[in-house]
Amino acid sequence: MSPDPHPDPIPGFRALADPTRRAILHLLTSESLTIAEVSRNFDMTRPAVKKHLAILADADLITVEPRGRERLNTLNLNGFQQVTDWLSYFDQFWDARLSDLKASLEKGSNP
Amino acid sequence: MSPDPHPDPIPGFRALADPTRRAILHLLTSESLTIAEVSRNFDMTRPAVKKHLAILADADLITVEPRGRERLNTLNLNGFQQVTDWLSYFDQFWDARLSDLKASLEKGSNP
DNA sequence: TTGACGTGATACCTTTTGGTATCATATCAA
DNA sequence: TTGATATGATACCAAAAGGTATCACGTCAA
Repeated sequence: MSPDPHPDPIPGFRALADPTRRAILHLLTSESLTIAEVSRNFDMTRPAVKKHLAILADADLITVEPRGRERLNTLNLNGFQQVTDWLSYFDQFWDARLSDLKASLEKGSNP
Repeated sequence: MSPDPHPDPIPGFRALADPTRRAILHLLTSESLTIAEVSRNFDMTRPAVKKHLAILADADLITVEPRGRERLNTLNLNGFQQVTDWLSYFDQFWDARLSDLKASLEKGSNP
């Protein structure tokens, strides 16, 4: 019984792949919102929004805190760390590219 | 005939959502590779890898340059820009969180 | 206690995604 | 020229993703 032999080690990327979920994260920067409140901002049903929130929570991009009969969804920056860490590996190649550009300019050739 | 009324303005996120594609990008940091060469690094068929490369190219994460009968795939940092730009918006909230933590520590409460 | 409301949880549907198999085409080398 | 090789292009398939409809449950307020 092993239905998921190779889960993505960085679930944040899949969570960020959907424009709706990115919009939700933007929404939650100004304030924490309940599921119903988030839903009012989008042209889709509440269950659909709840699914998006579940994926964001799984990726540690938000936290969900029970609040009476409501559930308050709050931006969680922890999930961003893995994503930015993976991306930061490529920073060195940016530097390399700038060096190449600089060398090209000095050499007089057209980059 | 408008089959795609709302394309994702940041295709890079969807491209990065797949672990195989992220691995391909890592591969291409050391050197440019042909489709066949990239394929040898993964346990899947060449057409499958080619699809991944097409998605990466659409997202401007790689460039493809014909080279005789081969096609040389090269890392393209331009596609990373949109992604990191979107993510950078959240930097300010990271700072805010650090401020909150600092305030909590000074106040003596447990964060 | 009784409703109304916010949410949890299914079941179901359609489209997209990730993958294979297969064949056609172009190019390089002997 | 001939054959091997690198790729293009399709057709096809199973699973996942994104969405809806629906109903049950817990909680708040009158």
